[in-house]
Amino acid sequence: MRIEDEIKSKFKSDYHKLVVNLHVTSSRIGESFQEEMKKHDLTGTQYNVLRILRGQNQKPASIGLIKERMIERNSDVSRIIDRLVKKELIIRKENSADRRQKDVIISEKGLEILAKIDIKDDNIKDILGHLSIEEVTQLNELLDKARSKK
Amino acid sequence: MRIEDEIKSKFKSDYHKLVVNLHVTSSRIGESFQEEMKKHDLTGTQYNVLRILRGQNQKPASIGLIKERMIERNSDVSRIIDRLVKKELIIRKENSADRRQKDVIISEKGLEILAKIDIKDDNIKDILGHLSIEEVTQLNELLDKARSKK
DNA sequence: CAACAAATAATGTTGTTACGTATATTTGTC
DNA sequence: GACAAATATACGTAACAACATTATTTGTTG
Repeated sequence: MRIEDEIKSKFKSDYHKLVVNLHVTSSRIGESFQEEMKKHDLTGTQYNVLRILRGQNQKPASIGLIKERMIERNSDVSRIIDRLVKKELIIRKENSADRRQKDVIISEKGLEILAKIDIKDDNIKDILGHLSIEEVTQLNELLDKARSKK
Repeated sequence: MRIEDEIKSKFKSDYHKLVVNLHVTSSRIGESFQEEMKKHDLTGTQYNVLRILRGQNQKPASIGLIKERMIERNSDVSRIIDRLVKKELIIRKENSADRRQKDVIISEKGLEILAKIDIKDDNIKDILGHLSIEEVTQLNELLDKARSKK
C-alpha cells in the first residue's frame, strides 16, 4: 500500500514523503520485533545494548562506547545499564586504569537470553520474505546513502 | 557509510541488516525534525496529531480515528490529546451521539503553529538533497513494498 | 607541583511514551 | 428490560528521553 493511503496524508514532494515513509516503515517493521522482545521481558533498547556487548566478545565496554553505538544516540545509558544489571544480564565494574570509567560486559545469563531470542530466519522471512534479495540489497544501499550527510 | 560500520555490528543476512538499517536511518533522519519541532515546543508525535487533525478540515476526529492514523500505533492518544488541549492547540468535546467518544478538532492556534512549522523545502534539501529524485522515488516504492505484508 | 580544564559517569527532574488494565457507554440478544 | 459483549477512552505504572547539575578522576599548563 502506498504511504499516502496507509496514513491518509498528502505530501508536498517525494522528498517530504520519504521522511514520513521511513518513519512509518521503520515503526511497522519494528512492531514485530518489539513483540518478540516482550516475550523475554526486554525492551528494544535493552536488546540493542545486549547485542552491542555481545559484539565485544567479553572485551569490556565503557558507558560512552555503548552510547556511541546505540541506535538512539541520546539515550540515558547509565540507567539502562542499571536495569540490565538488576536483571543480572550484564556485569558492571570499575575500570582499574581509569576510575571514572565503568567496564561493562554481558553475563552468561545475558548471552543465553540473546541466544534464545536470536531472530530466526523464519521470523525475518515472515516480515520481509516477500522482498527479493536484489530488492533488499538495493534498499540497504539506498538507506546507507540517505544517511550519508552529503 | 555502510550500516555495519555506522554501528559496528555484523548481520547474519541482508534481510537482518535491513531491519536494523531501517531503524537507524529513520532515527537519524528523524533527529533533524525533532530539533525543528523543539523550536516550537512540540514533540514529533504532537506534530503528527496536529497534522492529522488539520487533514480533517474541521470534521471532528475521535481518539480512535487519530490512533489509526498515527505513525506509532501503540501511542497513548488520550494523554497526547490532554497535552495538546492544555496548550490550547486543539479542542476536545464529548460526542453527543455517542458519549463514549470525543470530538477532537484543531484550534486556530493549532493551525497557526502548523503554518509556521510547515517544513520548508530548504530544510528537506539539507537532509535529503544529496539524493536524486530517481533515488527518492525508488526508495519510496521499495519502502511501500517492504510494508506490504506479502 | 598546584591550579585549573577536560573527560566520564551518576543523579535529579520533568515530560513523554509503552503496556496493561479498568471504567464508562453503547449495542445486541434473549 | 436485564444482561453479556463490544467499543471508546482513561488511568496506573514502568521505561525512556531530554536536559541540567554534580562528583570523581585525569590531563595540562604555568
